[in-house]
Amino acid sequence: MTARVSDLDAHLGYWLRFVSNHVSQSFARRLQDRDVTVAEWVAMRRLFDEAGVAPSLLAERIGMTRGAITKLADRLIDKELVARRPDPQDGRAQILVLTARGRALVPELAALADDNDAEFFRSLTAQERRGLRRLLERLVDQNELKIVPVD
Amino acid sequence: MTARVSDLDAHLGYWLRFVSNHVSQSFARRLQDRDVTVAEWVAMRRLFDEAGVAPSLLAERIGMTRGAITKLADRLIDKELVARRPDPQDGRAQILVLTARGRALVPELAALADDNDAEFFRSLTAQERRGLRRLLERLVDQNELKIVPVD
DNA sequence: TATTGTTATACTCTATAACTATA
DNA sequence: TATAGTTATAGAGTATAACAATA
Repeated sequence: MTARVSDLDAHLGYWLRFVSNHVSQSFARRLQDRDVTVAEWVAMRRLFDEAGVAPSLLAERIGMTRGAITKLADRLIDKELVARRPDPQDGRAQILVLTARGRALVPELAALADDNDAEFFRSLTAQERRGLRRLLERLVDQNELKIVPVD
Repeated sequence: MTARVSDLDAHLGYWLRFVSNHVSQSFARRLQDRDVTVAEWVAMRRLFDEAGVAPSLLAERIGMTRGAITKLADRLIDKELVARRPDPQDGRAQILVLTARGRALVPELAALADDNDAEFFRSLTAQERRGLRRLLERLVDQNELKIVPVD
């Protein structure tokens, strides 16, 4: 009876993290030309669908804390991709909206996301890609993964 | 012809990142009780197999820059889990080794990694787990993913 | 009192590059 | 001159908590 100490690569979590980090880093490099980070892309894509989102709601949607959203929004405002407006109905509240420049940029960034995904997963068949997606979605469901910024 | 702007969840990279982040965060929480981060665990697990590794080699093995390894080693040394020794053969070189405490801790951390993986992927059948692993390994091979710290 | 958003602090990780000491 | 390692700086992300303004 030897005490077994499992290898790093014995865990699915290890492989998932390894592959995921490479996909994200590859995407981040593509976004770098447009001076946008992955987190900024996610926020912008959300604001593209739903114009005028409160920072606290955006935080909930993309799983960041409110403090983190403030910093992220500050950066996007510096780049003139997003604007902050007072909420007419609630004196405490703010509303985040894409600027014209920001809105025009989203389709370009979406194309970069498409390219990145297509290139990275090109070696899988359509069936394998569907299978992988279903598996990941099941893991999300069955582990009850929620986007919950602890705040 | 409408210009299609793909959704965030249209990409496999999105799901991979979402699931991977949850697995890693869950593991990080388990490690927190032992005051160890995921990156620290990876370094310690490497040093467990291969006693006396040069920082530059460790950097290569786990995909961090040399500067990052120095900082990580500093933290582990503060916690008395790792020691730094001069290389007798090369006056410039250093060697990193686990302390007795560090060595004793590795099997406990490995057990936490096992638990985390088992819990997270419990809803998959053994066959699905094998399939997922094979798919991830194929993506690593076919995208020629290497552990390369740009330095 | 509770909520909205900001601000501040601190820590991890990453990246880049300058620096030292040895080779 | 090249290499090993450290050090410094900066940016991004996370977490926590305090705070002002408003509800």
